[in-house]
Amino acid sequence: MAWTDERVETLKKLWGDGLSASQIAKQLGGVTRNAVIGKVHRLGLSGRAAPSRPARHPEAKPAPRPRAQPAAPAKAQQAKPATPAQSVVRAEAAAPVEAERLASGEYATVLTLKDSMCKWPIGDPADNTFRFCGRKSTPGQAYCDAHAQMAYQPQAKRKRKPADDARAVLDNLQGARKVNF
DNA sequence: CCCTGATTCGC
DNA sequence: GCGAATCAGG
Repeated sequence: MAWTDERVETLKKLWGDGLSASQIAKQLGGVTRNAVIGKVHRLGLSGRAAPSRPARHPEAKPAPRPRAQPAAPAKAQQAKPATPAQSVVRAEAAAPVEAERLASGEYATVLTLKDSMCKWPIGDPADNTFRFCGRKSTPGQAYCDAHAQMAYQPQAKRKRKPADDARAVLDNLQGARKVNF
């Protein structure tokens, strides 16, 4: 991929907007962040407006923890157990298990999604609010544990009524559509 | 480990 | 001019 006038122009714009070299590289496509940096230097525009913090990864927050809890001594009167199967069903119905923020406070997008992150799609791909689960997943694994269960669940077992069967098929189709995006 | 930009140097 | 390798750092 060569540095056409158009690409150089885009590079200047994005660099000026404070995007990191790697982000610019991804957006341009066909080049690595090194190529971008090298070009930036050759163009003579090293310094820029933004100090360099595309996503808040660099430093960990001071963690504004009130930290004054005597460490709950009460008996573990935690949430109701509920079997794994029930949890999954519950999640699929109400879908509160979804949206997971990154440490940066933002959501995982196609740009920030890492290989070690859950790639479970959330929302409408055609919408700008579309994002991914983003929770940690073992490299090589597409989803986090929770979503892997959902994706893999044969959804068989349990005598379903014809109506439920159709519903399940529909859900699977919708899920596939999202993943394929 | 994730990321950032900076520099070098063979091509 | 280009960019991979490497370095230094958060």
